[in-house]
Amino acid sequence: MPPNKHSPALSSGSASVQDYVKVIYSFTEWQDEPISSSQLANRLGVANSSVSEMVRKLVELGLAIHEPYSAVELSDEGRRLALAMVRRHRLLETFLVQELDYAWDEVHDEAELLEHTVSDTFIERLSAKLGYPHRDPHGDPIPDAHGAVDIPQAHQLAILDAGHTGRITRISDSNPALLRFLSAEDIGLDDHVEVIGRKPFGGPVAVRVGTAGRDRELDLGDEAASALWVFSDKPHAGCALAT
Amino acid sequence: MPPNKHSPALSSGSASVQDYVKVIYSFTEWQDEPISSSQLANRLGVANSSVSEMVRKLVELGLAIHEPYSAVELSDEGRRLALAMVRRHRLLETFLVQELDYAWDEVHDEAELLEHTVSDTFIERLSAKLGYPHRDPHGDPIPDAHGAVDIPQAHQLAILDAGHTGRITRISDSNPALLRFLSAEDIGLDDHVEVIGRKPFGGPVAVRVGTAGRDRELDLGDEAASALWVFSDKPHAGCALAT
DNA sequence: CGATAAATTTAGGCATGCCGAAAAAATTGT
DNA sequence: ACAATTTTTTCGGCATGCCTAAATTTATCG
Repeated sequence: MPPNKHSPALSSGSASVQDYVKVIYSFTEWQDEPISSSQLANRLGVANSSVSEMVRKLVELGLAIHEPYSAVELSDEGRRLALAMVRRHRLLETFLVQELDYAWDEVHDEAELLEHTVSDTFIERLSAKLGYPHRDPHGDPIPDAHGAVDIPQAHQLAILDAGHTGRITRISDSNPALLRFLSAEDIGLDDHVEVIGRKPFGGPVAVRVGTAGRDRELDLGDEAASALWVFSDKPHAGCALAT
Repeated sequence: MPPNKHSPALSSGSASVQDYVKVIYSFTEWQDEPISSSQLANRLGVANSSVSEMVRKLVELGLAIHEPYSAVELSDEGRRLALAMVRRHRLLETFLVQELDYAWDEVHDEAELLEHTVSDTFIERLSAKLGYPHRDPHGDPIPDAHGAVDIPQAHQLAILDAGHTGRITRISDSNPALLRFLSAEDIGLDDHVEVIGRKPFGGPVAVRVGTAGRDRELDLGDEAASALWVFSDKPHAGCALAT
């Protein structure tokens, strides 16, 4: 354990424990199914056997709930730890973009490392300096210091059909190349979007996007359409509503 | 190894390796004797046996030079790594004080952890943002990106005798309580100092210190007098000159 | 010089987290 | 329902870095 000021929630975690808990949490942030062992292993880049071991440990630590051979879920304390880590990650990303001029697609890896290292003091001073932001550069919500988050109601562009209009509220940061593409196309947070037309499901989506009056029409591939989440002006029956 | 952009010098080191190398380097920064095994163990807070093992590893890695039962020294590559770590540490301290309003005595531990985690990109952007500083908040010189440092010529107040005058150029950060005392007494970098009188060696030193016209007289204990380094207006024969 | 003391190294262990291979349980298809 | 496949767990091992205790080497002092 580093000789560092950590909140009660964080004191229970090595960097590995923190990573596991964060991935378990993140899996259910925009969807409800709990994560399976092998999905966890996949996202963490470790072997399945490593996950089995670590999950046992998480249960011992009271951070996770797990019946053998079934999915992994977080306990209340696990969720607290996860939210603290998510807060750290997103505040760090915001800092890197706003203060150190990092590009959109560069911040993730750096934040991933730093989130395990900085103290609570650091995080709270950073939050103050940044003006207590509620959203990171990708539009993901930043939990407050007590773990409260408001998950904006948003849908993936990929599941909306023609006629829908809305505002981009989130851009998944899982694919750096895609982030660079969107940046090059000058598509950003809070841009207006209108779905003009759709090819068969999984195919490209024709949209009109832009800030203020500067709209353009273009076709987005499935990957891009899945990464863009929009706050819909007229919600659509086919969309599961965020809890 | 973290999936991070690291300079060639840094790619050769786990956090432990980095710590060892930094301590070995730091020992000779203001004095010339190389460090012994047990001194290393002391400063790192580990057992002597751990040092023996790790030093063998440093030699294998080409970072250190060591004959059994004698002192430990750095190779050129070891020194490069050490200087990179010192640079990181001091830039981080400067950042914490200037941008996140950390107090003088709070920065050390935080920097100690972060220095192993941040990327080279982070450090260089930080350096730019801070205006390429050459000195950290304690007055310690910050090596440039290529490892060049200029060690200012300075002497511990404790070894100067009556009549000496100079400017405080460095304040050792090894004792947080002392830093708080100096801060409370409003003694800071670049203050003028005059040694008024001395009790027997090791005893208190009477000095006049202050910024601009605001001088005060006070007695400093040996600890304080050893932590303050002054650039002497009239160097004294009894002082070893910094190389 | 030689005995004792101090510093250093070696030897054997422990904890954390990872792995691959093999065993066990769950799921799937017909 | 039951055989084949997939998923998950167990088992033995490995690397890092630390520890204590026991050698071993070096230093010190009468």
